[in-house]
Amino acid sequence: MFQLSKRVEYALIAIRHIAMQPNSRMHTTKEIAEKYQISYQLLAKVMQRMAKKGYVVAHHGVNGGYTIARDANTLTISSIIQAVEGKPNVTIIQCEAETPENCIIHGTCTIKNPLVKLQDNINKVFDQLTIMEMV
Amino acid sequence: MFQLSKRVEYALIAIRHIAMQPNSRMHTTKEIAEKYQISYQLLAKVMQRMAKKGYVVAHHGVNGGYTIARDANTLTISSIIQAVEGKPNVTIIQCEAETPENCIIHGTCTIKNPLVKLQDNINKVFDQLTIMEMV
DNA sequence: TGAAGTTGGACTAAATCAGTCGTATTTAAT
DNA sequence: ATTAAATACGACTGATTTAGTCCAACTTCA
Repeated sequence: MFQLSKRVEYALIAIRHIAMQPNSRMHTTKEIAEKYQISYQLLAKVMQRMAKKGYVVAHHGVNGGYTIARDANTLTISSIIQAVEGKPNVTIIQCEAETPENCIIHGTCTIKNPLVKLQDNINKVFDQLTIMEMV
Repeated sequence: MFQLSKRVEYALIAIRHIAMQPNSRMHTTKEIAEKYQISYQLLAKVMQRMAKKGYVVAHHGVNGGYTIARDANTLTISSIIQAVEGKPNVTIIQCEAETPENCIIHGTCTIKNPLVKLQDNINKVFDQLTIMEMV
């Protein structure tokens, strides 16, 4: 519970790796997967999602790979999670993740308000840590 | 991802319910389950775990039920999660939850240090919110 | 003795997650 | 043109986790 998924871990490892190297150097999925001994296929998907969000730029074909697309200062852990998980945010409570009506105890729920505050505080934590601070 | 389990939700609802009522009033699992329309069996297990941790006191037999055992000010969300999940804490990174050697990328992992800091900040958030603040 | 409680282990079904496979597409080098 | 190296992406499998159920015990009061 409350553990980062492998997808997010791999995304952080990869984007940190790319962000650390001198500008515009190209990095392939294969290179990163081998260096950190992680699943090539899974990392490939993760990279695709980050490319789709515009956090990295994909260069197809021979000598292709990925380069970083944005200032590492503007890339937060929040953004990465959102990109690879596809969900709007880190949502600790069901009724905020989906529509309130989907929550089985909607109507009798007495803990929503305090948990929304908790949620806000957690969001802050994830919004504050940038990739820049990880290199 | 990063959603509270139903166990934790039910625990919070129940302990808040108990904490709200005048002192020493007894509350049965059945009463709480019916009031909030949640699974009796699941709530029963959750209550057992909280009783084992000493957060509530179980009174067996007829006219039994649970009473609160501690000042609601000293009961944090952290404690509740720990009680019902059985894990030492909210651990976002695998290598902190288990032994580092269990992590497949232990040795090549470059994101551990920043994530440990993230972990600390999250812990603070969960340690700060008490049941008292929920009533 | 029976009813109303808690205790707790075993089990099932559904959902999520990690990882794999196969195929298509793009592009640079030859 | 062809080939090799790279990304893109949907479908699938197996393992794990989670929610919830079932059932049999134990405890206590009236």
